[in-house]
Amino acid sequence: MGAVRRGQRKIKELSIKVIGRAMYALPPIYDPLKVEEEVARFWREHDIPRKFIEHNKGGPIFSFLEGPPTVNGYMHVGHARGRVCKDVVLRFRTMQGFHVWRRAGWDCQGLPTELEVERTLGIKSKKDIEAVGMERFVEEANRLVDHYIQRWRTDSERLGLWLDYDTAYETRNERYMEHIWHLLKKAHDDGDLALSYKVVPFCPRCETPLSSHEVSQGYEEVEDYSLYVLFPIEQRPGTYAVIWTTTPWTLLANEAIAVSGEEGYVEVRTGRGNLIVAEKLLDQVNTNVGLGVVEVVRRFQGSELEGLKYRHPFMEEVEVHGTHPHPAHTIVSAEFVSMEEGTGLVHIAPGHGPEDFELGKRYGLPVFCPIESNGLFTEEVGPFSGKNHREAAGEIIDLLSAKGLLLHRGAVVHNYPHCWRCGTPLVYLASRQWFLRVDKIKRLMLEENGRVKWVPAWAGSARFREWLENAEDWCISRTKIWGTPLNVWTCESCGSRRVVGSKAEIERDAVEVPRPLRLHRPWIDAVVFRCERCGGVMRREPYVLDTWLDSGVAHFASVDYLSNPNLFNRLFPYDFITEAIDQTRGWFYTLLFTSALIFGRSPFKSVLTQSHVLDKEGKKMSKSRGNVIWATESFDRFGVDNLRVYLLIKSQVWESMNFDPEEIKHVQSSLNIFWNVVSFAKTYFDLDKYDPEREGYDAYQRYSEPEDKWIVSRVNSLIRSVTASIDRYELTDAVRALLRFATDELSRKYIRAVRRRFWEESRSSKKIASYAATYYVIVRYLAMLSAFAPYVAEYLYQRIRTKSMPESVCLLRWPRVEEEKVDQELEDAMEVADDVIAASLNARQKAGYKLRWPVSRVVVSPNSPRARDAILKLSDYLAKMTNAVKVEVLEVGGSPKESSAELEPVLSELGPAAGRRLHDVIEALRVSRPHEVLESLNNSGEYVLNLPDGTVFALKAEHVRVVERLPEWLKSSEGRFSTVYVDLKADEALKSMAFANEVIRRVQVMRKETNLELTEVVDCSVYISEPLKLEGLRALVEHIEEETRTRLDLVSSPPTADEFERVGEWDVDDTKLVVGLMRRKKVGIG
RNA sequence: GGGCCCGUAGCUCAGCCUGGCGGAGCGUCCGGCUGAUAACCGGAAGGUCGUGGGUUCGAAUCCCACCGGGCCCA
Repeated sequence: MGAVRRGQRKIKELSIKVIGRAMYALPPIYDPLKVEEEVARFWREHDIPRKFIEHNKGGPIFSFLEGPPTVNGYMHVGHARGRVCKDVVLRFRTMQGFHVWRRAGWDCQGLPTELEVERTLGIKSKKDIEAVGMERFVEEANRLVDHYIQRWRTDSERLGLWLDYDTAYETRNERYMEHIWHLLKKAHDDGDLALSYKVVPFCPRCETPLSSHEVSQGYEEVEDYSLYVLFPIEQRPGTYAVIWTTTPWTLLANEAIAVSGEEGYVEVRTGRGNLIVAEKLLDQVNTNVGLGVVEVVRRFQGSELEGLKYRHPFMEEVEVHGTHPHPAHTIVSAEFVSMEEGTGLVHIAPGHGPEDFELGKRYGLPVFCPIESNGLFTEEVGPFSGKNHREAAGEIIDLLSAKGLLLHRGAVVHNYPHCWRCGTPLVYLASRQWFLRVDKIKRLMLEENGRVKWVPAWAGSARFREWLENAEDWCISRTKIWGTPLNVWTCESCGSRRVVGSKAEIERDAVEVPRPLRLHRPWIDAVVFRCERCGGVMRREPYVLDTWLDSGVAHFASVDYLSNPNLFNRLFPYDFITEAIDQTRGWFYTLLFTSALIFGRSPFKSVLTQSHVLDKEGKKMSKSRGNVIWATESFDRFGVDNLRVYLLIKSQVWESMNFDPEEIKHVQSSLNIFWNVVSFAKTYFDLDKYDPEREGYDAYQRYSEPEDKWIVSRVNSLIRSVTASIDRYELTDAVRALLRFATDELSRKYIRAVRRRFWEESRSSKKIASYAATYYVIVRYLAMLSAFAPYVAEYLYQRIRTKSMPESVCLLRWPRVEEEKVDQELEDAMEVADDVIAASLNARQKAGYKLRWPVSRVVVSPNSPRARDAILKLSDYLAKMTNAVKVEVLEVGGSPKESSAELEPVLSELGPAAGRRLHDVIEALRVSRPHEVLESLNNSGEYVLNLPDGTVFALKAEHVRVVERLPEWLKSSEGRFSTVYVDLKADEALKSMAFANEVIRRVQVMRKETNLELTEVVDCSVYISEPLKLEGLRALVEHIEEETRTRLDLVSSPPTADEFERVGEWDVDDTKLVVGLMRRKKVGIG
């Protein structure tokens, strides 16, 4: 492999595209999926997640309480957003040195799982369950939960959420459930557990009551009946009370009509008889119903109506009404009667409405509830018995109509509660249920809430507080199977109760215990106690508990408080929780509720509330709409890091975000820019064998240029702001600042400024100083980035870390602000300099004068002393960046000596003042001496112009505008901090330099096309058709050689393809330029 | 009916707390730079700051009312 000499045969057009060796240190484009794969393997092989979780043991504790995902269904991007919020905060605290408590948890029980079990086993009713067997049912539930936990764990781990999964708490575990028993036993002892007859919302499909926080999740806008019904007044034949209802099935259970005692009512004559309605609502009713000719017969105060008896519309069909004693079927008064809608007379069914029930209690009305929990009518309602209450609506209406009692039938769109899981409209039924009383702890909860730090503040001070103020007793009983069983046993003989606190208590005291003993149904149902009072048989109340109680005790159950009170005391109250805003009614509330009951204080100190991820159009994601974006699908499509960053950067996490897959590529391109920075830096680090340990920033600081000091200052400022943002849980601000730094400051400004230094052939101290600054910045940046985009941060970290640094980026400490390196004055000065550079580029562009062509001088006129100081301080940097031999700085507001002031008439002002003399005035102004005029305007406020017609005109300041005139070769542009003038007069030396740069550029393009190693020195022949230009280059041969890494020959005839490996030919300003390249020796290619 | 959040360029969002020339990114168009090149720079076009009042020398910003969207409650 001898040296290849000029003139030898060309080796062939060759190999350009098949070069094997990568020219750069990293793949040319950031490919998130490849990065992820490699990093995931690295983490696995080196057991990084475990080391990460454990490496601060013994440090101060930061306790996080995981809100357990319901393990039913898979993770979608909305869940993912919440989990990224958790991860960022936990990585941040870990890197800050906290020993972070981060136990994972899974919410395993409840309706959703039961519904899926029913689907899987083909169960349609309670009878089917008996046929299948409850054992089988629970076994299937457990199997499903196992499956979902597995998927949730895998997906969460891939997402990068490193919780402690091996010790995860599961709400289905017996030890966990015992904590709920413990709580209820205490509540019972304190009188907070109550059995009560109440009207509660039922889901007839699920056959279970729902708690108010469940109900609140299921309001939907639907169309319902709008019925106006006539109730015949017994004392006045032909007169009817008119009520309005949307739920005809509740009419069967009607027991009274309520009016407002204070409001006015009227009796009006119509074609349908005399009707009684509220006076305020008469017009509305008239419009909706069309009463026809109306004449007011009488007026009453509402209280006058009280006591009137009416005939129940279904007296014949529902015989039991005949037995209901007074005051049933009379008019009563209630304060909740609305004058906004309806008729002002409200149909009261104490068995079907909470308000009706309370009113009924006050008046002693019967509580008649002829609908069962499955939604079917009982035998008490004759013709309707056994029918579904909603399906029977038509028959009920027809019957009313047949009796002449249906005044009007219409439709109304309103909000009606539905089952939050299966979507069935709820029905309110009176039944016996177990409650946790809220009255004693309400004030405490409000006080404690005042101590919690909410982000954003309004979530706590407005929303949550309002919810607490309206809190009602919590109905905790459910007539289901797959849940924590209610731990209350009742004596069949005397009704005594026993609330059992633990499994051990069963083993100790129960007289019948199934083997094996399991706390779930059906096993627990077989446990029997002997009544201590009467010796009777005590059986369990057959309820299970609201699943919200399961997750709601996580504060103490998840750490097994009953076994580990010391651990609990170290963690409680928890430093941090975060979930979506809907948990105001859910988990945030149930946690506070149970903690207030048992510990008398809030279980969390700070809460970050998130909002929901909607689809591109801002619509809620739902399976039925088919617009759900699953997490794993997004991982594969966009890459985890891109997804993580996107979920945080798009909008503040407490505001809802519209998820648009198209936008994720913006994240990708930002990260790609940072990737390029590291690739670029790493390439030159390697070429020069840069040693960050011996050649650190501090050691080389004395060689550093202003831009080096600036970027180091900037990254420290960035550390300060990102740290503060995460401290405040303002994650969006943090990640925005982070990406912005990489693209705008590090890449576009700093790398641009130092590129030429990196390319220098010699290993100068100045070059090493720029390496040192770059390295300093990248390491700190990667540490912060790892909290948001851990995979790519790890990938890049592995390529620049030294042996003595931690083995994973995740194990780095969160960077500390080095205050002594923050130079605010320099940061401000750089901003001024940027503005000067932009203005100079603008001025060049006006003249079509390329940046590549050097100019003799750039003249800057600062507009403030501060700007002037900044420009003076950075004038060398400015000269470099504007490609000027020198930068001249004028006094503040000064003009270059080549400029002259001219006065231009302002016609809009001058016209009205001068009238028909305008043309003469303009001419006189044109020939005046601007300086004289300006001086006079300054001194006396006017200047007298003599006009040809012998008159004079007093010119005022507002009549003219000062315009700067510049010679052709001086171009200007105005920036924010200064006006910049670029001197385009070029002498021969400058012209030669400009041409040399054109040559350099072409040679570089050819080097690249030839795929040369970056540092490989090659022979280069340059032919230029214009002898003068060729001569001009003679003095610059060394410069060109240095910039292009060539050994250069200026030749008098064009190089040919026969002689050179590569030949390029160009036209540069009408001059022909031909370049030939030839390697000096062969390298191993192809 | 009540509470809360949002409304700023074609799109996505800052700015609002603490009043002082209406911003950025993306997209479009024109031009340039470039051994980081799927990157980058300069310029242009693009606005009733949801509407209407009020306070103020001055309002996107503070106050009131309304309109539209969303969430929650009744």
